Amino acid sequence: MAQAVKRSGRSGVLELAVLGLLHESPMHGYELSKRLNTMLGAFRAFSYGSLYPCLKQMLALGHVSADGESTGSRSKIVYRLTADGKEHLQNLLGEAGPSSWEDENFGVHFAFFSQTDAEVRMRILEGRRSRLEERLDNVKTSVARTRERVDSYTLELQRHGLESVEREVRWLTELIETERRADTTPSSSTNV
Amino acid sequence: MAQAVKRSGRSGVLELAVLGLLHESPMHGYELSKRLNTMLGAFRAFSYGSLYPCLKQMLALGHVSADGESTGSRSKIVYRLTADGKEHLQNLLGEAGPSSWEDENFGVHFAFFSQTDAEVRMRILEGRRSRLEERLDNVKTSVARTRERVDSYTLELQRHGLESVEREVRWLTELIETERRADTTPSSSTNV
DNA sequence: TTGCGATGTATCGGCTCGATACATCGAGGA
DNA sequence: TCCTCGATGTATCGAGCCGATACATCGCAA
Repeated sequence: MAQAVKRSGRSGVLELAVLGLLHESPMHGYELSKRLNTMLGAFRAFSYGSLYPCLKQMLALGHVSADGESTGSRSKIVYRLTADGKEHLQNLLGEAGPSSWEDENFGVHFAFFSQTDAEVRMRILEGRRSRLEERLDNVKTSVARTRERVDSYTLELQRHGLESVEREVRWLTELIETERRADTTPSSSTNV
Repeated sequence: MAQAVKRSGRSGVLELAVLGLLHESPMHGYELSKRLNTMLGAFRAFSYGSLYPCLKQMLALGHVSADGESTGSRSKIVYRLTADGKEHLQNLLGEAGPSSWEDENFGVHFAFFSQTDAEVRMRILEGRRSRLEERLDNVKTSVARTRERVDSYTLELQRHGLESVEREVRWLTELIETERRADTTPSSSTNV
């Protein structure tokens, strides 16, 4: 049902990331790449093998326009957000479904939270947290079922893994608390 | 140079993981999948879309053999390690190059540390740590360069990301210390 | 001046995921 | 008793993304 909107070319979160960055200012691919990977830091990295095809596709879709700006004889292609692209960005920013909770996607959505509605932020944060808690449960029960004869390295790996996830859950909980406080605070109704 | 040994079919760490598990006892795909994802816990998960093609390829290469064991009329395929597979496993366990330090691979190598030489363990742990410290440096400097106008969410994301990586570095350091102590300890030369 | 590292665009092979399909089995409820 | 539902079990396909690689220019330092 809902026939799942076949995505034709490359896309995913990269699309959101590029559109979100271009919303701030026009850029060429190389700078886009650096800004992206600085922004997401240790969370995730995109390679040129993803970025350039993505730009190409978005150009074809009319979400960005390309200005060839040649400094000297050096070829540079500056990408700029179009009106269509801006609209598409708004749609992507509004998405708060399960895909935005996945490991690979969550970081990107989070990175653009300042451009997102408080309601959407909350849904994504809580969705992410449930996702992690669910995973925690699964791993814990399956680990408990096979407690016998597991060597110390495997055990240590499981322990560290669980601790990492628990740590992220705590982080999310703090963020959610902060959001809630900011939401119900009497101060004002303006943006973050 | 060294002409890079073109890998024909699917492989990677999954191969190591499957071989390593089959070394303990014969199993069919479904159980392999569950054991794998329990073992690696929150670190990483493999899907059937990777597992079954991998088994197929390893069967073709003669690293495993398949016994069709039908309980009732239910189809089950029990995979068993062959002599060739055992040899290949030893090669894979001995690998301690950069690929074993990557995010996706490290967990699997670690999970089978009890079947690995102390020397190899040490190289992988230290390699992983350098890898993370290198990433830490990169992110820190590039973040420092663009300190101006970064919204609070991006900042928080970067902070959390750095903290996670630093935490893993500390974990690795403890493990390395433990290994070193076990190595130079006068008690015995037996396993961990 | 030579060479290296950063800037810049681009592609290709290959791995892996997520969704999906199909089939059987055991258990619990109507 | 039948029927549905969840676990077990094998398998494939489309699509996204990475890593390596290639090529070219620029500026700086030895």
